[in-house]
Amino acid sequence: MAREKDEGKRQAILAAAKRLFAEHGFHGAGIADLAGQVGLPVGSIYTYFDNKEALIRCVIEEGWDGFFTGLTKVLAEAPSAEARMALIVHRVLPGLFEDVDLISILLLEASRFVGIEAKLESLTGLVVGLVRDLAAERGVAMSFPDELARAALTLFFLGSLDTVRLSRVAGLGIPKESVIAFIRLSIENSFHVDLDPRLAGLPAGA
Amino acid sequence: MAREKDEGKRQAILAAAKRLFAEHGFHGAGIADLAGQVGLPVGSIYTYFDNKEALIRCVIEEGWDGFFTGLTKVLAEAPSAEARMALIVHRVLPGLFEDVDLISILLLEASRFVGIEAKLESLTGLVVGLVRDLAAERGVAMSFPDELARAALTLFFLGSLDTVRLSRVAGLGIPKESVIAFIRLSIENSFHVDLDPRLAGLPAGA
Amino acid sequence: MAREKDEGKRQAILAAAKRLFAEHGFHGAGIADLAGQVGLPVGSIYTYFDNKEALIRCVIEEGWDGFFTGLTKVLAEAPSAEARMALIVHRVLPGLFEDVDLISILLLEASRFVGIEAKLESLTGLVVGLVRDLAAERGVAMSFPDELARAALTLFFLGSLDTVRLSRVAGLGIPKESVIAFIRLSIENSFHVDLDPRLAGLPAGA
Amino acid sequence: MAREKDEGKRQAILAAAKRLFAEHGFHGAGIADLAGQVGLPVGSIYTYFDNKEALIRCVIEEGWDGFFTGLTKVLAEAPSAEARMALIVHRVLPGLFEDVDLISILLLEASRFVGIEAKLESLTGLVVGLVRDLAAERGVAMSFPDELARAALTLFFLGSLDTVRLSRVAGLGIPKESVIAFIRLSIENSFHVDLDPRLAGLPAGA
DNA sequence: CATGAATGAGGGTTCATTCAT
DNA sequence: CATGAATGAACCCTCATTCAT
Repeated sequence: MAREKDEGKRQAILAAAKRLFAEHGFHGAGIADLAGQVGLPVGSIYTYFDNKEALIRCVIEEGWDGFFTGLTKVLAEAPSAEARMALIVHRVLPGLFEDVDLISILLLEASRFVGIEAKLESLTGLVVGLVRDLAAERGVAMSFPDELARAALTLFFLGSLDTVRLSRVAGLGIPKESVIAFIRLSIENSFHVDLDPRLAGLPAGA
Repeated sequence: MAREKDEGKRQAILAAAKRLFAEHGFHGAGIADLAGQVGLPVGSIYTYFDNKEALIRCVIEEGWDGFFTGLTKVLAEAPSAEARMALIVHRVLPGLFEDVDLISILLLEASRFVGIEAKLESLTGLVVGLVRDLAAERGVAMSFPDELARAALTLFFLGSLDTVRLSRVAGLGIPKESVIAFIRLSIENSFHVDLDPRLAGLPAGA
Repeated sequence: MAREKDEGKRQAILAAAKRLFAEHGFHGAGIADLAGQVGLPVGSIYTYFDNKEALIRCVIEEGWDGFFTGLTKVLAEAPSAEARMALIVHRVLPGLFEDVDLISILLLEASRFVGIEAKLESLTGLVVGLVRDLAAERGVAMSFPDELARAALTLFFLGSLDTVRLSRVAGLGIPKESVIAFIRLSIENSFHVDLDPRLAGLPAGA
Repeated sequence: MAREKDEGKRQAILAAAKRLFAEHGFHGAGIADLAGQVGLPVGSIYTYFDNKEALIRCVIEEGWDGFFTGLTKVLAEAPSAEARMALIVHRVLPGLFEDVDLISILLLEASRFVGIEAKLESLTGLVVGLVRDLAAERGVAMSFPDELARAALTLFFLGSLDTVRLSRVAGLGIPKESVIAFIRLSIENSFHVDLDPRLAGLPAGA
């Protein structure tokens, strides 16, 4: 047998590509640079990916899938809407906010290469459901029509991502924690709920 | 008169550049394309701008200035914080949301070419002041520390821009009006105020 | 037996190579494509052939040998010059004209990779001899000097091949049968002979 | 005004391209080589031609047009079919046979890049007409159907080109003069005519 | 000052061949 | 011996910028 396609190399390429695409954008990132960073000859990139576009598409898809499956897994394991929301606020979002490279690519490049709207729709669909569950659970009337709820969720999602992104890349002095805190507060006020970190299995002060 | 004609060309270049940068991004937009669209020889572009980067910087600066001076002008002419907020919701934001090219450039390119954080800070500074005025005017306690308020405003600003942008370029089915409506509602709920369009000098149903 | 199987692979490679070289030319045909078509790993190609050039050289040599030995065999079995000529016109040429892939390679690639002139010379030598035999047999004076005869034969050979080739690849509307008919007519007129198909062991109307 | 597109450069590029395409084939000839030979930077090639394919197409079209308009011009100026045929044999074909690069490209590359069959058809159409005129003029019956005449002419045309080409590139020892002589002889025998060089305005011994 | 051809480094991609497995 | 990933020079082409005209 010849050498087999090395999943490790594939992952290394994807990781380097994510960093470079995030930093320089799709056009600004070069295949030669990428290969150099992974310590591979240029041609090898094309052993693992058909072309530059396929590469960024893969970065986007795998990045999104990682986030989304993490989210659905988290949601499945929580007993109540309240706990699910707490997990989002204390686990899912902080995790996502850690990955500024992914955020940059999702915000700056994704819409040019994949159908980002389908992804956003499935996300807002999921969260709208959660919000309705939470409202029912807390006995709060959901006065919003769905359309407004989706606008609100999209605005919060994209806005928090962009805030986190610019905080790092542009030196905006807004810590991730403030963004999380504001989101938490908004939910707590809207649904008269206390999203205590302990609901997410974290120590009280998180 | 000669001066006049030159300024016209400069503006034509800027207008075309804005469109192209918005559509294709900085790297994707070519100087030759640009010159072609304006009906000018390539060399002439360099009579008005030192290079491509100076050109996009100018697009960004003038775009932002247009928005920001419009905003300050609007704020100056209103008698109360309530009216100022109404103007933002019913005039300033809708106007900005109309200009998706500008939005795209601000979100996708600005941070690479200009100090976007200073701009955002002066904007949030302005609006935080307005919010405090409004809270005082309405007798509402502003429990938020400034840091959280700035995070909140940045999130709302960037989130609404990104939502509007993706609604157009990615076919996300969220109308500008829903975004505006959600922002309005959020403010009204937070400050127990009614941002009637008539406060912004518009007919009631706007 | 093992040897048998190997020879089968070698032939399969040669067959696929002939098709590909004919269709795309030497540079346009890729080793990976070739391997794919034969269902062999790329490395195996190099087990049977040193490199791409050796491969096309082999295609050319075997193709030519197939034609040439077929020709000599046919000529050996005929009793008279007239019959030999009839066999060429009614069996050898039609057979060759069927193999447009071989024709394409001979015309388009052969001169770059093998000494095509030696092949053509041995062919024209053979046929010049046949022509002289035929002239003697028919009592016709061969006024041509050998040099002219060789030019004539080369022109007819290459011209008929190219006509047949272009008829297929460029949609030139000239059927093989017309080419054969013209060649037959030219010989019949020159040597006052009737190249009846039956002389070649074929039914009268062929 | 800036420098204007220099027709001299364009011609120099075409000339070098013709040489290179003839020698190495389309794929074997490189743009960098070409540019080097003309003494131009690579990019300048693309000032004059859209891409490599456009370049070879232009070589083919201009080469063919040069030959074909030369042919029609020559035909127009001759008083009789006999003289026209003499001009073809003594002027047009020798001129064409001089340009082995053009011949190589027409034979080896043309069918991949332009509709060579249309060109051949217009050529054979022209010559079939001439042949009929000559037959009428000489009182010779044209027993051939048109289809056979076209096959014959195509065979002669392509065959003579290929013979001349291989004489040079493969060292086949057949001088152009022999090819011409055979063509002349074929015509003279078929139409009982004497294609004396003086009919083409040349000295008797040509 | 206006013009657009000139420039050439750098872009993404291919592919014959090798050789670790 | 079989395999197919590895290799990297070479391919065609683009494009921001300059500068001769």
